[in-house]
Amino acid sequence: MLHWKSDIDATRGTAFIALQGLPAASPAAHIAGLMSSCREFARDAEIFQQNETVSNIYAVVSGAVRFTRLLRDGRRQIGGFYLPGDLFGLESEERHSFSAESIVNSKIGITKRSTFVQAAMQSHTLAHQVWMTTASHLHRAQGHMSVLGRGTAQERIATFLLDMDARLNSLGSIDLPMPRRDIADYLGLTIETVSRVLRSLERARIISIPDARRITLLKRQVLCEMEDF
Amino acid sequence: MLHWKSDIDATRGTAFIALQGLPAASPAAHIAGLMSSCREFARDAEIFQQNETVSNIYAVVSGAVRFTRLLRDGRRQIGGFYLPGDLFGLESEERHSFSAESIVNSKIGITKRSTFVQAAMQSHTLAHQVWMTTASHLHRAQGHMSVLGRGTAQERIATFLLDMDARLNSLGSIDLPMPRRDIADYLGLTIETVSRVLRSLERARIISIPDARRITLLKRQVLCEMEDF
DNA sequence: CGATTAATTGACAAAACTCAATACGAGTGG
DNA sequence: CCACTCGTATTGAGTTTTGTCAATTAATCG
Repeated sequence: MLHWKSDIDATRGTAFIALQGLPAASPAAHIAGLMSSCREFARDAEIFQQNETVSNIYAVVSGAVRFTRLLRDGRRQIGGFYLPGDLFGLESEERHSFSAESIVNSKIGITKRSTFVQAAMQSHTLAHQVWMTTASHLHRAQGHMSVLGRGTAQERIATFLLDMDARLNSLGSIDLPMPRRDIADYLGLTIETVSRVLRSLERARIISIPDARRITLLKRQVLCEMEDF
Repeated sequence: MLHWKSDIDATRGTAFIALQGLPAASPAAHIAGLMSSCREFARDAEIFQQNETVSNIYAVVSGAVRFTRLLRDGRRQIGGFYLPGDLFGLESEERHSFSAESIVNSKIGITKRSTFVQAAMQSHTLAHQVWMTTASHLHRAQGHMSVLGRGTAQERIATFLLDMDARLNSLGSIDLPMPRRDIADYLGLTIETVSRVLRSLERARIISIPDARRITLLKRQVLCEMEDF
């Protein structure tokens, strides 16, 4: 079993080759041919920063990325997580409004934005996929808005666990790449509340937490019923 | 002064003509030539419904639209408001995940999705604008996520007022098209909290509320400092 | 003008936050 | 292999904010 903390892999190569491992259905796979380079980012390394000029498009090959915004008083909101197969950094604005940071050691495919735009001018298919990618990010953001605006702590955690399970293909045994602090900042809660809700779900035998980073879904159905949409 | 409650206008015509009144800089203006028809929707009328098949693209000519999602237990989350010049309904999914409802009597330009997709295949400029529109919706959604996840009631209200003032070009004298219930469901608060925060801002002489639907910004600077990003 | 809906206000309850203490776990050096 | 340390997570006690419920006032519509 591959663990986040040990996923440093000496293998290198072009992003194209690296991206072959991506799920075939993901937009990233179609766009893979354009990825000109592949870099490794260490745990907590910055991929791009809030306010920085948008100049590249990225694809997660392995690892995990958090998309964060720092507020004036030091509070932090995480806009989302990017997992293997996900594209990110594809913004229409001149500057990034969020930072992207590698949560664990990650391999990230990179293409120049200009190359991308050029290619999209040539290919309707690619242009359509660019739009689809942005639209799916929008769809995800809208779903998250509902969770943040109208969910109790328990509903937020339930939604988060089900989402992670689905996206990591973990079949009920989730190996979380991120610490509690990230989960809290993503769900608009404190780490204490995250911890308490997880423990209460464990006591109710709905999940089990053999290790802080590993969560097993014992009664998925109950979690689904907690989701509010 | 035009009021939301009295903006019923007997004038009809093609959307193209109607859309001439839009701000020239808005994407809607560029896309205006495609709008094949223009319909009026009464207060609270449904433009499209959650789960309905996506079949049209819409542009607000006059009035205001709320973008809402109904949750299982009857709670409601408003994803955003569309104001004159805004495009909406441009989704990549097969079905709408939110409903769109006219808040006041509104004129809405409508184009078939298929017509739109065809035209975007012919024109890179149009395709680019479609992407830009979705990207700007994403940008707005991400901003709203920060507000919902990390803002106090006061910060949420301050952000809302400044946003509405800017988008309605009201220069500090905002004529809100929506009732408190909509503001509450947009900000993830209750109507009572919205009411209390507004009154406390009024008592602090930061705003004045001559009428529930009209809010004047007395000290914009103070509101800006309340925003968290 | 009366009926109906929308908004405000108050008293109280509940959910989540804060602060502080404790426990756990991975990595380090003896 | 065992302490030791440091960062992360958990747990507890008490506070704060916001939500709930109920009553009142204000606005809108016929």
